[in-house]
Amino acid sequence: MRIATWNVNSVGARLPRLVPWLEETSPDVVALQETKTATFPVAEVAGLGYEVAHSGDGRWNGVAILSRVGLADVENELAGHPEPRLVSAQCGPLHVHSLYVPNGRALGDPHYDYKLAWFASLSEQLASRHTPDQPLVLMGDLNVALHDEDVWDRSVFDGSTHVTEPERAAVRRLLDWGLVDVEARPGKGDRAFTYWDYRAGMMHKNLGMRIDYVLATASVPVVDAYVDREARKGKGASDHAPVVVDVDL
DNA sequence: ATGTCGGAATTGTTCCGA
Repeated sequence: MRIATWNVNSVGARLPRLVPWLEETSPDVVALQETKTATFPVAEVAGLGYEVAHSGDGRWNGVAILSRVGLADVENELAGHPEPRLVSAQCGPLHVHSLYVPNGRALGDPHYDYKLAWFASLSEQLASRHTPDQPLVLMGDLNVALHDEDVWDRSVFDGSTHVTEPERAAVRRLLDWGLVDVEARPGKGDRAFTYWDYRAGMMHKNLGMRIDYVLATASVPVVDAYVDREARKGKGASDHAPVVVDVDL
């Protein structure tokens, strides 16, 4: 079974890249983030055999799960947080969450506190509804670089979000509950970045960040994991690359 | 590093968010 996560930065704008990518990569389950629409283009992926669970209300945020191995028990609520940033479903043998964690914007910005509160609510809801002995994955854009090596130059991030101890502790709380950080094979150099800013030739210089994750319980046997850098290249690319994971379920 | 995107309203340019 092949699963993947991809922040597409608008599913409408990304359809000319998403559809061929689905055909070539052939994932069974895909978690998408930043769909940026209220109406997911269901018909365009239904032809490839995918059912869709989508939570989106307009120009910002929006998350989806595409599955061709079944889609049941869809939920999209996170207590106290109305923005569409979480959708979960049972996809065949695997329970799947697609997450788009708030960016945080800047230290001292109310959005940073909102980010930490959102993480806390996620941990609480996860623990209240699931147990770590079930096959379950959290996939998505966590907007946190868990280790200093997950950004191209840690010194650039002094005083910035994504690398602070509270943000990293929020991710470790998820891991401590019973999830493994499925680190992808490096695609270039020795680091598996998943995001490169559109500006300043960051992709070309490989100045990226690892902020998109697949977190899996121990009962999800991982066979392989890679970052699809090709999807980040060329005309009409998202600023994030997909993470693709093969599991033996 | 701040060189680009994407969406929408204040439209054929400006703004916000990332």
